[in-house]
Amino acid sequence: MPELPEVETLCRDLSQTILGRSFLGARAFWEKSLVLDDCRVEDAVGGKVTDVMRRGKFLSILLDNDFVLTIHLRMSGRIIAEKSEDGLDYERVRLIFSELNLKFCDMRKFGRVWLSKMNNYEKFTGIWKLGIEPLEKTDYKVLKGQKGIVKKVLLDQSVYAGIGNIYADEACFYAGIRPDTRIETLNDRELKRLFEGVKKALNQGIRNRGTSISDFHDAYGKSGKNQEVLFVYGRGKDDCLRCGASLKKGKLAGRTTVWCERCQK
DNA sequence: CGATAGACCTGTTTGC
DNA sequence: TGCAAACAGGTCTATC
Repeated sequence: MPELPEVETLCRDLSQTILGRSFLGARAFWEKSLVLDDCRVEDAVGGKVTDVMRRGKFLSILLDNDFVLTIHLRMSGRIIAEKSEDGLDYERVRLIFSELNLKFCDMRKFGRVWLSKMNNYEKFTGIWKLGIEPLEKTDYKVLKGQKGIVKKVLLDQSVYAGIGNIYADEACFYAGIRPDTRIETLNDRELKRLFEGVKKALNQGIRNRGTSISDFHDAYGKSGKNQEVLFVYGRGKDDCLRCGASLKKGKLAGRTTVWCERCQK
């Protein structure tokens, strides 16, 4: 579910709803889902939320007592923010704030919630390894000097942070570039096109409040709309919406990949 | 170095 | 119909 646009949607929702609230505690219903950086949950209790920020696919909640809660949803993670005390299906961790519960639900248990001190959270969570934010002041030149097929480079979080399988395929389609092209064979104009494709795919995802394939929800439990405007992802057996040719499906960089051989050269 | 398989998990879809 | 294999938005580690 969660790539940059989905996490950004969540980040904006949470900023609206938890800024200023006090952190009152946490409960882990699945041990591994909550990871403590040499501290106890009680150490962080009492801190007020000063900021909610996204980096790549990570979401961090900053407290004014020097602690940070960081969340990565991996494949099936969700966050639901609500006052209710009721448990939810697959709820793995509950973060309790004044007048609000953040329920981290994660069927497949790959996701994580980390608690650490401000000065170590990037190292503790792995955020330090991330590359550039593709939507911030930057340009296509980051792609110069990269090696390997385009799909692999786009999925590499240490190049651009936040692109996943859906938006990588959509970006290649918008750019008119085959995802199995070796990136070192692309000229500057093509690299620029690829980068513009990445931005277009991600910005559209954000505008649509995320892609809800089997069930992405924002913090209030509502679905996004981006699945309605995908050109290639998940359409391996269908025809190209632009030219009508049958789409091609294959495995690249270990992930199912779909593209149009006529529209993408 | 790179590409691939296996782990981590559970649920749903596909194919024989 | 039924059951097993394949697959799912991610990422880390081991192996060849």
